[in-house]
Amino acid sequence: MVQMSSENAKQTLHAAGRKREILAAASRVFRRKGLHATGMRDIATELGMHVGNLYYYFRNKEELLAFCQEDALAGLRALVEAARTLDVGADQRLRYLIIGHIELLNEIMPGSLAHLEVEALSETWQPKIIKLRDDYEYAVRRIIVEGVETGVFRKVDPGTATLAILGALNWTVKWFRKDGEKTAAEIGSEFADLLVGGLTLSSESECQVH
Amino acid sequence: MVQMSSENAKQTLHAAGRKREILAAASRVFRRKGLHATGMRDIATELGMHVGNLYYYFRNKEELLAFCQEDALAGLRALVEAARTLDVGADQRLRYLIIGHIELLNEIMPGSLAHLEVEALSETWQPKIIKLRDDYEYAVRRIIVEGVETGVFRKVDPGTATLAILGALNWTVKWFRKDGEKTAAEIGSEFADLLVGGLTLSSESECQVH
DNA sequence: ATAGAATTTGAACAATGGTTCAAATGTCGT
DNA sequence: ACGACATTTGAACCATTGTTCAAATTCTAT
Repeated sequence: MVQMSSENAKQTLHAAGRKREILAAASRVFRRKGLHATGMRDIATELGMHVGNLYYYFRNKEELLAFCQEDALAGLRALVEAARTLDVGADQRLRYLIIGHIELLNEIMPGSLAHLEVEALSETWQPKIIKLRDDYEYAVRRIIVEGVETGVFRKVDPGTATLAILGALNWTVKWFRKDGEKTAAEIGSEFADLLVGGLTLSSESECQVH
Repeated sequence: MVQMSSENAKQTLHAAGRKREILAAASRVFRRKGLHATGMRDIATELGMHVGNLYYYFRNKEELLAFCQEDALAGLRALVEAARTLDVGADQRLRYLIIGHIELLNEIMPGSLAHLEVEALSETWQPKIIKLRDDYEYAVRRIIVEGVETGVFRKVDPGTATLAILGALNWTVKWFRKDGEKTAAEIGSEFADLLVGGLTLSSESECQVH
């Protein structure tokens, strides 16, 4: 209670590392078996530990889930931040984001698919996670708005476009396979061709409609 | 056991109607509370009946789920069939499909979001549902292939393009609201602008819209 | 009206899965 | 080596949930 300088810092560090291990393992099982099909016992087995021990690190299953989602969203947030600081046009910025998003979800942080299951959280965590998700969505939308304002993109509704793009990206976790014939970067590149291409007014006028 | 001409036909009809009611109610609750959060009791309550009664119509929860997914996929199948018989180019055909897909999932058969949860099914049903889903995917892909061959679309990988498009479409069930500011058709139209536009090698005219 | 079938009820069973906790074990500084 | 604290164990508890079934009720045809 008094000695909290170097000793407890070390412990906390160790515990924090262990927490990450657990989160990683949990994510792995989530991806393999599906979110609700995975029990606490499955996660424990994946780590070679006993069920009760998980509760030393997390209050309950929901907190475990929430941390998974928080992690994934933090990664996406960092990505979109990196995209915004690039010294390129909105189209290149969006392309960078698309590829990065797919890589992050499928290769770098596999299992972070948990972030699609916001409904699985109760009132305690949902607001916080939804806030993070909305922040990310908003950051993506700003890129599109920028593109429209600078005349790189057509005059689309940024909100709808954002949701269309993010839908395509998030859906990859449903079918992407590590041993598939294409890497995440390759898929990302093709997605970017399609989605950025759909936004770009390639030569001259197009799709004014309405 | 012998009298099965008109009497039993009537009964079967009634039972079949009841089955549909149950499926509709189940879909409704699935959409409201999430798939795994809904119990048999919730579905029964939604109908004002008792739990055990559900088992008079369905063997178990899984069969209920499987029928939901089968229904949704049958609707999509009919849609893509209609799209293929249209006497228009691949771009208009795809546009028609995109709008119809979003309308079907969000307005005509709300709750059919269950069709995104194939993992929730066991070995008994998964193969059958996956077959139907793959059939639909393949039909969509054929439209894209047609577009590429007729020179309406760029030379894209049809498989990847199909998954990108369907991902965007399916994801709508996560955010579409009936009381939102846009109808499903409007959203579909904007999606079509974006997605068909991304495929089209735009030289000049495009987007006839309906 | 009555038999026979279809449908609904009500309550219970069994298994799963999240959770708790006291005791055992390990770790680290002194 | 000792004591304090962190970590792990093992087993149990308890609520939820899918499921079953015999009895009660409703419906339909004769």
